[in-house]
Amino acid sequence: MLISTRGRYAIRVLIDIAEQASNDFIRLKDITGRQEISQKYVENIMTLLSKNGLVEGVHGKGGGYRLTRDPSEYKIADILKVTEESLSPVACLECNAQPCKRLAECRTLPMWRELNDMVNNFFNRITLADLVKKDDNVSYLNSML
Amino acid sequence: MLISTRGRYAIRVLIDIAEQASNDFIRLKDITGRQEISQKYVENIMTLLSKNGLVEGVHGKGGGYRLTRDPSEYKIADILKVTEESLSPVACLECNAQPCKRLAECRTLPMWRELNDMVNNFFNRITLADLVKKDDNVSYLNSML
DNA sequence: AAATAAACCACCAAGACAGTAGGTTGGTAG
DNA sequence: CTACCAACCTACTGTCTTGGTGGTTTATTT
Repeated sequence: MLISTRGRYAIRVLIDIAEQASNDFIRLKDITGRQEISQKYVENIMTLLSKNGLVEGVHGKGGGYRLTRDPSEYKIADILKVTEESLSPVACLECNAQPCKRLAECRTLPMWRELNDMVNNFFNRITLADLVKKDDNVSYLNSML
Repeated sequence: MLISTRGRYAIRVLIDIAEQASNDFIRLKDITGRQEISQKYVENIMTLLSKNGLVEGVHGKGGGYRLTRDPSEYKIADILKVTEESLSPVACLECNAQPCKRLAECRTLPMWRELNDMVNNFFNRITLADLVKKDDNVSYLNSML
């Protein structure tokens, strides 16, 4: 599994906020109600998103969450970088990876690197704006051809 | 993490056997010695590979493991299909996935499907023969351009 | 029969995953 | 000022996967 529910929920929540299309603060309860996911669990995720500046939260009555920038400014890669420990397909490509002794002779490393680049490029090309509901909701697929 | 050590070790072991280039049975002890990985752990993996016909094992003196076909006949996808529970990047695309109620309205599913296809195509295009040591050991990269 | 090597079975520690529970802080409305 | 509300924080939990280890059994060759 490359992407955990944490990452997937994060994306869904951000899409949900983006689709409200008002600059008001949206209550978490409403979001998780619409998305049918656990409010308590998503609370943790929102704290993560808030701390990393992807979202802005306001306490108390009339409070909730709001995007900090335009949906087109959210690359999926940016979101996943926050929620996922690592997006590397294999352990040896992780940031904290101890330099493998067999690196020079490794037959498989080029393959993993190629895959890694492919996945990263994929997530760097897609933004929140590509995923929100609209008439042509496969635009990001077209733009890749 | 998309690919566990189980899958990576499996590929490395198969490459190792392929590179011996003799049709003799290769002792696991020699393989894990060269690859510097745990023999005990790889035992489990070999049983898996053997049961799935990727490799042929023979007990006793003079025994060991042997490939059952030409390296070019081993797609990386075939190997990983055996060792990894799932190659799906997300849970909702797994074989045993309960049909998601929100499928029709899901904004993210097309993206996951696209990613899934991309990864599968990647692993279907590469074979063991592409990974064994040779003069031009980036042939599979070139062939993708 | 002895040596050898795969195969089988059972167990284990650490960590990730997907939550849950309950309390605290800070902002708004009346 | 008080009540309310919603984000925020800390801690805990059960389940599963990962990456092993140990010991025994089965099959083959010498």
